[in-house]
Amino acid sequence: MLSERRLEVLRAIVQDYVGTEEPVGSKALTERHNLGVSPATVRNDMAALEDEGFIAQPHTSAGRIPTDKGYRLFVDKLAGVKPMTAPERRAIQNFLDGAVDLDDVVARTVRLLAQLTRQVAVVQYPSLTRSTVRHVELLALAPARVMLVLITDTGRVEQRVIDCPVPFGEASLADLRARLNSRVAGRRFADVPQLVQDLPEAFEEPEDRATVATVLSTLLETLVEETEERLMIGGTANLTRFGHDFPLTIRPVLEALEEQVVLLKLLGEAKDSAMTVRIGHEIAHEGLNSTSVVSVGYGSGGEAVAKLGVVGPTRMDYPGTMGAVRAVARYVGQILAES
Amino acid sequence: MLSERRLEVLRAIVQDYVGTEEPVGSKALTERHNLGVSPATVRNDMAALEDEGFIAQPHTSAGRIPTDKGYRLFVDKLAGVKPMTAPERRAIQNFLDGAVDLDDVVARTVRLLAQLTRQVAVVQYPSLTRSTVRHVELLALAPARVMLVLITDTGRVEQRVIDCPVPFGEASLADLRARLNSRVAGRRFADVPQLVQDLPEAFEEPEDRATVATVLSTLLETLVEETEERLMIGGTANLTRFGHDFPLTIRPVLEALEEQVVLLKLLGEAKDSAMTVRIGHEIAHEGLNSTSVVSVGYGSGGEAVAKLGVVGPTRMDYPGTMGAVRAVARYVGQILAES
DNA sequence: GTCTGGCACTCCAGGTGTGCGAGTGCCAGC
DNA sequence: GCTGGCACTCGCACACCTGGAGTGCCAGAC
Repeated sequence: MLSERRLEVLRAIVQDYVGTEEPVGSKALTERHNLGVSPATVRNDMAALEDEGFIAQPHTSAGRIPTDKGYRLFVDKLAGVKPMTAPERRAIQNFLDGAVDLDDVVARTVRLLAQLTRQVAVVQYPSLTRSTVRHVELLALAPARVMLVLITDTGRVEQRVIDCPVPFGEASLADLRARLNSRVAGRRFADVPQLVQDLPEAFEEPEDRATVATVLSTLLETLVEETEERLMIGGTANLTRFGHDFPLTIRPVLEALEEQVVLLKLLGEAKDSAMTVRIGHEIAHEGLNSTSVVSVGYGSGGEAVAKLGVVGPTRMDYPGTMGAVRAVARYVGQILAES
Repeated sequence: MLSERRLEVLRAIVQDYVGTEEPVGSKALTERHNLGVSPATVRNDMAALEDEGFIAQPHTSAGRIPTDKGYRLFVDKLAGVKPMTAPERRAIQNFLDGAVDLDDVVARTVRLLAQLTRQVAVVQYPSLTRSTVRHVELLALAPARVMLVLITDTGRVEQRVIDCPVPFGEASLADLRARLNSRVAGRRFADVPQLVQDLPEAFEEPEDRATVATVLSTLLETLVEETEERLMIGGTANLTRFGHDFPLTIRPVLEALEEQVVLLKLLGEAKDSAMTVRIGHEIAHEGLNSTSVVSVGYGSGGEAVAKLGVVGPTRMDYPGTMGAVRAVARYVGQILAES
């Protein structure tokens, strides 16, 4: 078990290292924080912390830097979430309030988050499976060509063009549209498949039945395809603040960011709407081994419809970052609820 | 006037420098290209080229590198566009053919272009102003709440929620929908404003007129707002291949890329659908002073609806890049025409 | 007039060497 | 259990040096 003071030393090391980006030594520590003990004592504590794996020294005669395990302890036990100041909160709200549609909300959120945290921001679009259907529209583009438009309660819109096996009358189309909407409007996307299962049987003409089946299968396909979520990324220029060693450091991170699948998986793993911090090697993907990811769910109601967060160096200001992420998520949720 | 051989020397310098990323000297030049003259002669030619400002030496005792002006001459007079090979063309087509909707087409195009050129790819979404209206849909979300959905011939969809001053009957809504579509379907977005100008007068009830006016003003607003085009960027990881000096080099480029406005302006300046190359300082934006931008318009018919291109170091393989950009634009055009 | 070989000069890149300073671990004493 | 002292380690920055690539210029050949 670590004594109270040793934890205090660890906290001081993390704070100093995050601030200066340089290994911190015993003397500098006692000068910047009044721990009430001498450097020699701190050295003993540091040796103990190193034995336990919370800190490490890059080379024999250098100061210490926190390990992933050290950051983990810091985040879990030693640091809180730093709340945003009132002016910051106002700025967030003002900035997000100007958004005109969903794309714009997401784009603004990314910019905002990148600016607040000075790191790379990631925002997932509201997922279809957790949203509810606002409306399904069918448009006749040509006698045997229909456009399917899906509109969600979060403002997301998906559309597909369908080639029908045989021409489909305007009346039948209107009929199908009405039936579809009465069944699925207001329901969750996840429930749609079973709700429309028996729709073709409601039509008498065999040709119509075939067409209806085609339309439905496209609808279901869309649901499945779009379950692969989309996301928007911004603030990559902040990566250049990392360290001065880069191309090596920055390269794999940029690559990982382009592989959106990796990020989506990462976001998906996190517990539903809870704030989650993944540190360094806790992240399975190799390119992100020297980064940390702070994420949280956001949504219009109590439930999360998607996640957002930031990617930064393990050496980041965790309390501040967590505060910004939480605040932004909260306001985005409000905006979505209003629209 | 530069003699034929001197131009040949410039071409050789550009090619070697692009290949090796190192200043090229007179001896190496004569060894790699059989110019039929000795290094001493080449030195004289190089001195002349330097006097004219086509090449420069980084330090006194180093080889020469092309200047922006040198690349310009190379692109305009000395190099053609390198056509894609048949397998490459097939790969492009296969890759793009799998796209399910407009977002997907754009996303795939970005990936493809980044991969082919190993540089940063930029694809502009088809612009609204140059597209034609496929359909306008109005949905009653609530008695006094209407959703407006705009669908273009390029597959792009825009939607807005409108709060009406007074409740609007389903019959009036259907009426408006029909009138709107009969006027604007198949027309260019740019022409919409004047086409709908007198629509409110077609309605008798004063309340309806007010509502119609509200809907129309939202419609026109959408057109204006969306004239600010959107674009998608990819392949930023390729920036790390630039040189080994970076953070300094890469930083401003990443920042410029996030400022989409800059890129949009740049793309907008280029002549309509023609292939355009901007080199180094020809680009007004400071962050992009050491990059070149190759862009071209693409579209479903003969006319360009938007642009796409790549951003890379001035030291890039121009013929190859231009070939890839042109080929991709061509196939994207085809895909859009089919959908 | 144009090209060529020779020559002296310049200057960067990379390797080596050294001194300084920060930091450590350990130990004896309070 | 804390402290001050001390010897030790080691990376970093700086200076220095040398090799090599490249240049400009000039006199001579074609």
